[in-house]
Amino acid sequence: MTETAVGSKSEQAYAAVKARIVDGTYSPGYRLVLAKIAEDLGVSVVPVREAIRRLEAEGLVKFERNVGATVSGIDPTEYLYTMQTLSIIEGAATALSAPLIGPADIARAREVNAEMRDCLEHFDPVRFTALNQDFHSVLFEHCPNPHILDLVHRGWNRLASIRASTFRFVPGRAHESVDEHEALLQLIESNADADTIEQAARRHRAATLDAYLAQSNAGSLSAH
Amino acid sequence: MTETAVGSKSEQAYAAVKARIVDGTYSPGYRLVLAKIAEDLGVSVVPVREAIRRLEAEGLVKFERNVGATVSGIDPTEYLYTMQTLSIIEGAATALSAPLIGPADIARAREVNAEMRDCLEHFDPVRFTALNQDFHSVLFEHCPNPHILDLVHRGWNRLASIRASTFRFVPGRAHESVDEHEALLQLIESNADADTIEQAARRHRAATLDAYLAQSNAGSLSAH
DNA sequence: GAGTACGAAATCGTATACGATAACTATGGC
DNA sequence: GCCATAGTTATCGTATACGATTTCGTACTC
Repeated sequence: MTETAVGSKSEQAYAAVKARIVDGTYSPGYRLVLAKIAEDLGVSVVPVREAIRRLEAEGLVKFERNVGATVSGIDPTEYLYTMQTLSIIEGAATALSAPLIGPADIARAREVNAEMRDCLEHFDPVRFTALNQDFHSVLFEHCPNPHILDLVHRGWNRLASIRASTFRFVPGRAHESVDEHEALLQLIESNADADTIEQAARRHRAATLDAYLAQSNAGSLSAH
Repeated sequence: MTETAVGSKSEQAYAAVKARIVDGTYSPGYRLVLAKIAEDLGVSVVPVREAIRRLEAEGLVKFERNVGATVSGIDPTEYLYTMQTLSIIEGAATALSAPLIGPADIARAREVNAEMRDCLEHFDPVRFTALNQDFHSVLFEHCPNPHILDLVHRGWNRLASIRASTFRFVPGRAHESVDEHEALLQLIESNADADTIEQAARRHRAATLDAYLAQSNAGSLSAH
């Protein structure tokens, strides 16, 4: 998974800025000054500008004319939008992948899920989150539609960016989550029909959103 | 709907190239030469490059290092991917919009649908397609989640680009389509539950895809 | 005649430079 | 002391220039 080929400086800048947004180095609201980033990366501003505009099209960055770029997603509403969208996309991606998921994949997912349970016992939310991504990656990586897969990845990136700054771990929800993971695996193993799997996967994420809403009282999607 | 503000030259280039792709001036496979486009638009290559990279992130353009950009979507498989993705996004968008659609919207949609019937009698597939977009726009424009709405628009753009070059009108499917439109409106009017509306909207597009597949024998999504 | 090597042309990729715009700061009036 | 205004600074936006890479055409060899 290591990106050996550096590619053009434009792509280098794209990858670098994206990575910094996803890992939280640049938090939501962070002001992205072109000249500064260019200097940091040892390139000129042109490729950086290009990279930022690409990230804007992916939703990770907000761009304002003659003002500059900021990392998007600082607004709790954005989180709701992202989670809702991801719930839909993920549900579909999981359902489409299901027929292509083999016993080896299931075993790997169970392994990851077991590690997640360990994280709950030793209270390691950071690792838990990382493993959670691994778990779902196993489910998604066989998705036959690359467009949908791409949308899932974008959603995860936005989520990672938001979480890196406003992370809140809800232990109760986390326990539910690993149980739902196992239920999902059993549905897939038993060749359940696509709709059932889709609904289960969708509710899995929607429940996380609900837990967040219940905790933060951040408002609801319908009241806007 | 006229874009009065020209904005920066970068955005001008973005809008111009996008429009040309969507309306078919630049068909799928068309080679986008930066210098040529820059000259056409009376700007330098830098903003054009930026615009192209943004369009790439939206999926309208394919970019290859040191080679150049081409309009994407020439492959029938791409059409399948796009339709499948759109079916999912549209279904969700329609379901989310439904509670916010008022009698005036319904009336407007019925008006458009009536015109679509006229187009079938006088065999005007081009206008039929344009009205079809209008019809669905009425259903989508109230979608409370801007991310989802954005994905719908992107899907329609890609579709328009593909259709502009490989359009095939299937009269039988078109008749079904207007009937399904009316059925959709009735579901919305009767405050049907979200799942029902979502499934109906999704099947509406999926049926169009099936009709295409049946006619062209272009293969299936599962065989890849 | 087919394949290969070389050279020319086209095109991309990025640095630099400079004008344009917005944000900030300080000064003066009330 | 507060607001308005002018000047300054920081940053963006784009044109131009030039090096790097690919592609295409041509000549040469087998």
